[in-house]
Amino acid sequence: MSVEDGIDFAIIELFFFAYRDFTSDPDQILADYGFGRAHHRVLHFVNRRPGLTVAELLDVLKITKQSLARVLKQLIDTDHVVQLQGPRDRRQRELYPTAKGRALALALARPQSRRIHAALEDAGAAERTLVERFLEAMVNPELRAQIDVGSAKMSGKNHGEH
Amino acid sequence: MSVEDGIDFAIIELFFFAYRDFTSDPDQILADYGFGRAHHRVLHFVNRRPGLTVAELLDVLKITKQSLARVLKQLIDTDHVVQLQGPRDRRQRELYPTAKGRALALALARPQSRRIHAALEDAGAAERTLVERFLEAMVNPELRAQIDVGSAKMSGKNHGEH
DNA sequence: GATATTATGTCAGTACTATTGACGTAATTT
DNA sequence: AAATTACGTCAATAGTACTGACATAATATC
Repeated sequence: MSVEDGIDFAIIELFFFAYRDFTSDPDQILADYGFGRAHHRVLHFVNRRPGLTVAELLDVLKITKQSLARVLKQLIDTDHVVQLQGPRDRRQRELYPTAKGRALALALARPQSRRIHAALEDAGAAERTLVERFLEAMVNPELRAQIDVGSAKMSGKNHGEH
Repeated sequence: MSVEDGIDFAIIELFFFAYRDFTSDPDQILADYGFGRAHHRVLHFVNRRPGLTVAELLDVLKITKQSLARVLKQLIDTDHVVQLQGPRDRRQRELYPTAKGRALALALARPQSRRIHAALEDAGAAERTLVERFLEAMVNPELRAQIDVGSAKMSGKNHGEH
């Protein structure tokens, strides 16, 4: 079972290797744009939750406003993301991907998706669900609310919170 | 299914959240030592594969010699890791954890292991195997050799390659 | 034995991602 | 009117990573 001292080193290590290679695919694409992983994360969530505010984005990414600033500015300057004044609260800036931003987000997600499909190749729907449950259970319980991802909550094209 | 444009955004995002929280536990402990995630990774692999050489470590971590230098030096200076001259090739430096290093490695792994166990709480052995297979399949095929982790190859306390 | 090559260490310079703290502005709430 | 909120920005710093260059000792090769 490879458990020494009651510690599950096997999955700890597998998780490290899996994530290392999972992020290596988009990293290569990002390099062509002069972007880094931070840009990817921001673009991903803006694409996935169009209209989310700066504060919401900070909460999801668990970084500070100052860390986000440079990255977001670059994405805006390169026309991947646009800011719109919040309709209810004009202090808020709602973030939306441009067509260019959506295209890049898609290009970055494609190799990752391919890798996932390959890993689940001869797995059935039940096994897929199991992997999803495992990953979700690895997230801090109080933060699972952030994952509306593919749950019943969200059936249309838009997310729930604006 | 939450698949837009044929892209599996659900698992992509879950993987991000899961890894973010998975690394957050040891991060807090590391802060007390003035260490970062890089120290954790080095200490983990030195602990797991005692006697591995600097070159092997660089290959596993996929970083450069210069990046490793500072981190490894700090771990040696703080008596968490020792270097021994290679017995066959005296140019090589074999890396071993000290008792102090093993204790820290264990302390860092404990919350991660707890998180994994909790996530697999009501899963049987078959489901556990499935998760392991999925994570392993996410790793680049040519790099799977690095994972001796818990496979049949390694049954004793030592690793295979020295 | 002279000459590669290898394993490691180190120096200098740079980049990216992140941090904390402080301050400013506009909009909303009390 | 005053406090709070949402956001932006400036300055300073840290951790992790990079490339390139050079040095040393040990091993391998011709």
